[in-house]
Amino acid sequence: MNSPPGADPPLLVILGPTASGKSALAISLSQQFSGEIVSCDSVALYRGFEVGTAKPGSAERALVPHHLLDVAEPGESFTAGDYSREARAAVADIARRGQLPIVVGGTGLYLRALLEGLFAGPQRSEEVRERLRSRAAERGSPYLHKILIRLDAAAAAHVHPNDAAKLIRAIEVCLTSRARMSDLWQQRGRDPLRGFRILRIGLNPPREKLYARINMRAKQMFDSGLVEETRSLAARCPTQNVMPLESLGYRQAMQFLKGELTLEQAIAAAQQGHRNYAKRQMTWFRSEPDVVWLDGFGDDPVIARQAAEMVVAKTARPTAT
RNA sequence: GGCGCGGUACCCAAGUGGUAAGGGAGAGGUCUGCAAAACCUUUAUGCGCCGGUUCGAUUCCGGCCCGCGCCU
Repeated sequence: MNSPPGADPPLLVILGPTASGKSALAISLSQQFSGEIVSCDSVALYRGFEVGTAKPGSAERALVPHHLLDVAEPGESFTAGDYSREARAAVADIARRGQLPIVVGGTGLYLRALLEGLFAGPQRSEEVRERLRSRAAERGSPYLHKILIRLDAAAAAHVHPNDAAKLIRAIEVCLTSRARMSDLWQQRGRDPLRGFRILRIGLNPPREKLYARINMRAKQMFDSGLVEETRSLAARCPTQNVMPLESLGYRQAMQFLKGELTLEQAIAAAQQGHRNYAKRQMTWFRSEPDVVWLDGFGDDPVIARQAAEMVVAKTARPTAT
């Protein structure tokens, strides 16, 4: 039976670039509307990655319950699919208890995986990937593109010959499912999250101010022990290929530890990386549907009040006369 | 004051007597399970200034200005 849209519980999504004040806004709204926070951050979900991710500390977590933080070990692989499943479970659980789920999103793909769902294709196959990776190393990624054209010309048209990562995934899907990826896509599509009234609030501070804040914050991370944190994480997982150690800040701290960069250079590189990342996040989020954009920082009281008004408008249950 | 080297886009930088590589930044974009990743597009009628030689000069010549180094 079709329940009227008003019957669905609300789901609040706060999205925006790094350092735009998403967390602060989320906490403020959580307190006003008895919410619980579901983090949507591909690095903060790893245990031990604290200062480099600006992860909410014990004070924040005492104020408001947080989910999807510290759910994976650094050496573990955790994908968008894993995120989608766990985040959906968390959101459903929060709503079931009558609380307001608040998704705080910086990782565009993960947010899409949660809300729109992923392509229902096969999961990763490390064997296939390993083979393709070495093939790409020998003959260049355009060679993979030629393989994909043979397997699935329609899919190949969507991927640039230099984009090894996406070529590998497309070929992997074709090989492990023994079908054309484009056909599978046509048949199955995505599996969107249902049963919620979703309100998306986007934070879009002025670019110059955002960059200034990013510079300050990236520097502060180094001042607050990012290098030490990186050193101990690297020691704890001696195996190579620890994905999150490749991420912003940690990568540069590693380069400093290996003597490839001076501390000053590492800080400058981290700042640069965060600025570039913020820009990419904005281009991703611009195409996110139905976002109500607020042109400021989430910790600005004016912005916080506007956001709160929106939540009130959206979550007000239609009165049954 | 003399000698030497250098002055190319926001930054670094290659280069040629025939109409300005590359990298970074900035901006825009792609993204269907590695996404804080990966990939793509784009940016100098202009080469310190003024003259000269030449069909043609950023490139050769002269002068000037600026920077760096050395000498007196």
